[in-house]
Amino acid sequence: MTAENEGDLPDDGRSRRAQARRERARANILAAAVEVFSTSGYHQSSISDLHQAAGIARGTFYQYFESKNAVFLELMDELLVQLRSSVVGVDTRPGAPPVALQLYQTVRRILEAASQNRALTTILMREAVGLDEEVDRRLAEFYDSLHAWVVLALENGRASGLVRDGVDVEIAATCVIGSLRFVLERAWAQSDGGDADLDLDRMARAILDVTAFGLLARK
Amino acid sequence: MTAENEGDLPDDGRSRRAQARRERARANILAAAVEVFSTSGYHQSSISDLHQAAGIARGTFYQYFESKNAVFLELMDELLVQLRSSVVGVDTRPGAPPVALQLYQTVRRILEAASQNRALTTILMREAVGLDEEVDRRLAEFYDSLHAWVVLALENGRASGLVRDGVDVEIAATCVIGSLRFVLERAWAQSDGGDADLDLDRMARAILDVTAFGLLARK
Amino acid sequence: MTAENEGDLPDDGRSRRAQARRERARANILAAAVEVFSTSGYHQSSISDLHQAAGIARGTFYQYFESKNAVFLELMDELLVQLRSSVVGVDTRPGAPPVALQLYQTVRRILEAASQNRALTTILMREAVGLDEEVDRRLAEFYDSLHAWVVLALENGRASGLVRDGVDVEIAATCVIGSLRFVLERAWAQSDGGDADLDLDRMARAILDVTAFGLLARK
Amino acid sequence: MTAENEGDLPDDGRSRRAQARRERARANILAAAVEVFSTSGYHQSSISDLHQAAGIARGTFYQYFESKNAVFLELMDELLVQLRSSVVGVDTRPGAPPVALQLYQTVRRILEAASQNRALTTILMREAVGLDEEVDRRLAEFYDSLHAWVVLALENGRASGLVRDGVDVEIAATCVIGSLRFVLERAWAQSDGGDADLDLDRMARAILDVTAFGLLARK
DNA sequence: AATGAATGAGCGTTCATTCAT
DNA sequence: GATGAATGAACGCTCATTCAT
Repeated sequence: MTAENEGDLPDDGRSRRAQARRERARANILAAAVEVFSTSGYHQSSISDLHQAAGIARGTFYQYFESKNAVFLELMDELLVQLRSSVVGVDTRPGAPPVALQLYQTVRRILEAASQNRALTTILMREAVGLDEEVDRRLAEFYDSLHAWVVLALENGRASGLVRDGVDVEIAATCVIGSLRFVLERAWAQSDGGDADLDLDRMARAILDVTAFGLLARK
Repeated sequence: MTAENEGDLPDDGRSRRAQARRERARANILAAAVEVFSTSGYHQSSISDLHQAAGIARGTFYQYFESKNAVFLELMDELLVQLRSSVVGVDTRPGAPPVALQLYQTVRRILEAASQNRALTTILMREAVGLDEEVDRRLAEFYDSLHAWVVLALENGRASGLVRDGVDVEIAATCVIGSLRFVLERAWAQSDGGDADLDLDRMARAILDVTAFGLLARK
Repeated sequence: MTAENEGDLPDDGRSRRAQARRERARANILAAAVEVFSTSGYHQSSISDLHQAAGIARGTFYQYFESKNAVFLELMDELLVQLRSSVVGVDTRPGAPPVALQLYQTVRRILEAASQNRALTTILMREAVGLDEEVDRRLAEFYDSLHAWVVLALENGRASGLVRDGVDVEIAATCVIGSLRFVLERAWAQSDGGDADLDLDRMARAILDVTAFGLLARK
Repeated sequence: MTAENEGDLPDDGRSRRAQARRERARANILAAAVEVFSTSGYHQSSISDLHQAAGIARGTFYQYFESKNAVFLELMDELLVQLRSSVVGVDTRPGAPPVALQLYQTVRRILEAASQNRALTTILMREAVGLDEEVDRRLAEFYDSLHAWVVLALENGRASGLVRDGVDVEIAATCVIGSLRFVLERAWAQSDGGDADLDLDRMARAILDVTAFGLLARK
């Protein structure tokens, strides 16, 4: 009854191309939105800013997203997926790399994922909260899952004797995440355009050093 | 200091009373604003909400503040002063309380000051960033001064042998503040109305424990 | 606590004047709206048309009415009140004017009330239906009350032997109202600017003549 | 008559099929439009609603109609043709059915034609006016021709002594049409799903009864 | 002939700000 | 000083219409 049934292969190709066009148009809007949000801030950006930045008409914007918020939600989801995928379990099997190295690599991967999406991550850390229930929910979910992962890692470490006794695991996990987050936030706030890789290495090492060994000297 | 001083003596008394009235009116608006901001969120609040909550006319609002932002700036300043005053130097003179206790008390004071201004602190942590250059500047200033204080404390500790060698002081200080901030944020996000004092004690202890001794077991 | 309590009589006068101003502003908008609606038709009129015709700013319009519909509702209510008040019961007490005269006067009053609000009545007859549930409800209410009044009059007439036997009172009442309405509608549609009073007299007489005596000759 | 006739013979068959397809497509849109208009009301219906209801693409709609109004105009024309065809002259030749019966049948046919197109007739009576000059013109034309027919019938009746003397024929004709119209309107407004045929019979009889014999008792 | 993505004028509405009273 | 009516820029959003495919 539809065109596909009457036509032949070319029709299929046509709709596939149409689909691809749609994807490109969406991606274009999303990319423009990152630019706009990170330049002017989420709250200062209007839908006019978005469609102009994307080089499309006002009405076209609404063919792809129903609101500024929907755009943000999608961007956020993309980022959260990337960040989440940076976090993998610690391999404790014999022959696996040393735990310290694995942890370094995980922290490093998170920092790198964030850095590669710096504009978006900045918005996420600075403006995402309180925008919208859905945004809040997903963000809380993300932090919760991150927190749960750290808690699990600490408990495993405790079981294997790696983590010391008497640690308040819940709060310790929060400290780790809060440290990571704030270190990144400050680094970017002051960013002097230095060697970013060196910075990431330094951050990762320092965060792990502090949280692993603490600040006090041993007698 | 103001125009009122240029009048003659009778005016002085009158202007002093006027000054006091002005202060009361401002305070009234500020108090109403905290209420409104914490109920509806900063971005969702309009000047209409503010003047209505304060029980004054729309135009009257503008006689005391030039914008919603100016109100927020003032509230923020009040809070930052309180938070800053919670932080005092460590007394290392002989006979002073143990350093660990002093640090606990400082952390505790910060948490208490924040808790006593929970509504405002929440807005500060969640919505304040990106509003306005002035807000951003003062907030950055606050974090910078806090950071500088911790750095100084760590360097002093290092000098007296209390803090271990090889710590990246800059980043360590950031971790301490980030931990504190995020612990508070999560605690409030999940707040189950439990015993707040116990919570503050637990938080303060745990944060200090983690940052002081680290997470790893000693051989 | 409010200004009225601190001030004296002038305050009262001030608020009374303010009240009067408000009333004048509303009336101004309503009058402009009648003009606009009757010129361009309800559906073709936008809020822009209304505020421009009233000579006020767009935002000012919203201080008095929440929508185009609200304006229309108010206009319609005014008109319906006038039309309703044209309809009074028949006085059957001894010494009262002849029933025929009373009926003539009632029909005449309705036609006059409609004529004096011709623009509005036209909109009411032509465009009011289906705009809005509230409008529909009130209009139906009006026709229902008019219908009920005619039914009652017919039943009374029946009881006193004035109205003949075997009349389907419900439908007869509908015919009377429908006749009146359509006569008016056509008269205005063709209005050639002739003597309006003569027209009203002719209409009233003819409607009553047809409905009273019917069209057929008696044997 | 159209471009298709300029092709060669094979084209003729092709164009005839094409013509038929076109007709079917138009009919499909018209049918869907009746549905949409009667469900949501004319003013609330958008071209989007129409093309979606017709199961065609947005652009396709414009290949058949240039606007929502054009669709309505066509629907209205169909209806007016049906209504007009319900009205036939009174056969006064010897041996013809009694005039009263003929009139009953005419009124009955009108009511039936309207009932069979209830959705459309409702829109015609309630929303058609003021949409568009063309619509208004044709509607006025229809009422004019109906009116002229009644006037003619009355004048014939007058000539044959059937209609009484002294009737204001113009207004009387308007009363008849207005009665018919308003009786239908109210019947549908209150329609309780009763026996529609009985209703039509009752309406036709009552309208004729009132207009023929009037409401007053004879001495 | 059919499609549906793109368009942008225009809508209703909000709200920070001004200013006469 | 307090008021709140007036303002109009700017917003989010809709939708009739066009046009490349």
